[in-house]
Amino acid sequence: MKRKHQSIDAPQRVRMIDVARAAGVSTATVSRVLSNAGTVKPDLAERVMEAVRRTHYVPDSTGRALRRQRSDVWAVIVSDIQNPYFSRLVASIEQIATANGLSIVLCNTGEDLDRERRFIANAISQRMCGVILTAASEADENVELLTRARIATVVVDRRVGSYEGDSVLLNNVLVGRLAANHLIERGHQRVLCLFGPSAASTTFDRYLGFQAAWTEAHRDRHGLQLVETNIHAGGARQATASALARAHPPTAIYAANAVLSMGVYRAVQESGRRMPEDVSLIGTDDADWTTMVSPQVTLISQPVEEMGTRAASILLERMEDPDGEPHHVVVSPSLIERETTGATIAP
Amino acid sequence: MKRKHQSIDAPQRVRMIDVARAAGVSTATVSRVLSNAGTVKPDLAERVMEAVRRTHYVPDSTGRALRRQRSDVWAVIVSDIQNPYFSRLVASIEQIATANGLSIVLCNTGEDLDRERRFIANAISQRMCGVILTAASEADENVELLTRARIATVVVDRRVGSYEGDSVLLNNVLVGRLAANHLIERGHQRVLCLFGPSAASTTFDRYLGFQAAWTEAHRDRHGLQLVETNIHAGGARQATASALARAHPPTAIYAANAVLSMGVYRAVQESGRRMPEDVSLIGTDDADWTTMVSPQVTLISQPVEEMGTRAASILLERMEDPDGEPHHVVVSPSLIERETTGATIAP
DNA sequence: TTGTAAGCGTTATCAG
DNA sequence: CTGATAACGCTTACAA
Repeated sequence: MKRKHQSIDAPQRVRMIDVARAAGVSTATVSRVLSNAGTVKPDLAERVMEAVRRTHYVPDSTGRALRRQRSDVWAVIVSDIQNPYFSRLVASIEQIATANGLSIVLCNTGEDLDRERRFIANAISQRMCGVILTAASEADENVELLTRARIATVVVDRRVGSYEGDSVLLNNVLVGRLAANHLIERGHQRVLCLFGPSAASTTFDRYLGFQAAWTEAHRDRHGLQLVETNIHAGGARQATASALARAHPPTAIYAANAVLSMGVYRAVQESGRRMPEDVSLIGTDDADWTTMVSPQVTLISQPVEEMGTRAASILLERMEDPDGEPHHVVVSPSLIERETTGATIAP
Repeated sequence: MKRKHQSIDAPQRVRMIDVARAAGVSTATVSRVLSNAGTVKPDLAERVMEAVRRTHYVPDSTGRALRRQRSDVWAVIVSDIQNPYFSRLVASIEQIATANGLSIVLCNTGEDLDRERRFIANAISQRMCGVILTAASEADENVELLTRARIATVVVDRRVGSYEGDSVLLNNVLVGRLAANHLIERGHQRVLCLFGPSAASTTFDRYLGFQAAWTEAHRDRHGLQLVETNIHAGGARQATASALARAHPPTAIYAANAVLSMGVYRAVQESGRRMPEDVSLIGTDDADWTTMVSPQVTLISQPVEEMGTRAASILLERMEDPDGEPHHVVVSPSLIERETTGATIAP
């Protein structure tokens, strides 16, 4: 019996030593062949490859990871995998990871800082070679852990406090500006703006951008009603309903995230108002429903796949060169004009 | 210098031996404390825990995985993470995995058998402790690999050839029956049925169920127009448009999967027909758009979260007891009646 | 160019 | 109940 502590019936796995024996070489040679060291004579290398095939050898990543002090795995930490934005992000990252022989472990924080911390501890414990993080808050203590552990990291979607490493962010100020300008151009004077919880940097920047554009256009700031609601569509629905019921209802509504957009659309439909004749709507983020409904939703769209792809590419680079200059990519949103906003309204 | 092959500036990680020294015990004792072996005297254990805290020790999973011959990771293999059905499935599995101290690596096959095989090889290579698989085809060669490697496996959503292990499936015959009976009860005689590629067991069973119910109700089989389209919504759109343009158009349409449902809905809207007055529609799978549109879509719904939860629980069990009786869970779909099907039509 | 052998950090056997 | 120690499978410095 060659190996101890092995139960009798468990089929023994083929190890590198078995391949080595089958090929009549040492494990060092097998290892060199498999990792393309290129320092092995062609005929020997071929003999090894032949033995690999004959024995159905599958390298054991756990041994490899221990020896190399890192495993070929990325952690992708997002706040809600069910949000289409994040599933598209994850899908685009996964594609690049897989193409480079890496696996990704999916971590769903649900915006919970404590879960985030545990996922990061886990990434460190498993000696993962990279992390892509959409942080649950601006607090930087969690991402600090990664920096200290010297794990290649790219922050995506949300800014993190004093973090200075690689990041791929959306120009969220521009998101707000695009929305504001579109409505301003069409003559709107009374606008309801709905934002999500302001903990996220995305929310705050959109708010900033909208307000800046409004002010620059010399619009009366009293015409702007800014509401911060919770992340559920219900809040937006209610806020919209009560705003529409007032004496001087808004002529346009801006919903600063995907969930809010659904709530607002529903509320407007329920109120019996027509879009865009009675009230205009600008939403945020592509989603199936925005083109299935009638009228289709005018919205601000993010280049999600691009963000995922850029983040993954940067992470690959960073793994090669841990101490290079950090990349700070900022991508731009775009306005997709459809049917919930229309012609210029009377002043 | 205690450790070789270590670059000068890389901060040394705290190992178990460091904790052991800090607590004045052996690594064996530290290990026992951390794995709750319970065979350590309380005061000693407390001393160890104190040392763990003081040194900020984080166990190294790679060493652990090598020694234990398995890592605390599940692979979840799905065909399309962007499909809400799968993101919900993954989310529910992830929840249970995380609660049990396990990570999940996400594998996106895009229905590609070769990618599936590579993901499975990777699961074996990484000595993952479990796999949840929504197979890309009925062919069983890939899942065979898992069985041979003695990795706990649960097959979800689609049947796999001769596989006899644990599975969590939807009663897809019932899916077809529910749809058919709903339409039959309302007096429909001419129905257009759209199915996806028949490679998937889900498609075929739905087809079987629909047809069985139709026959049992003694409906003329010529009233049934069965069309198999590709997975893209475009195909469904076209098939619907041409069917509606005929002399005797169908009075109802059944779309057997989520993508098809979108295509059909669009095509009906474009044709100017009203639902349900001119034509009824039964779709498949919950999705945001189905309740955002007007009229809202009557559809067959799957208990996705239940499927994920059951699969994960079974996998946990199987890890404990590799040779127990396989579980074969079959969950039932339900009809959600909304607005695209209506009152009985004249015969 | 190839082989030898020393670890990587952990767990589990065995002896005390 | 605790400690010493031998693996786990792989990579790589060093020797030949």
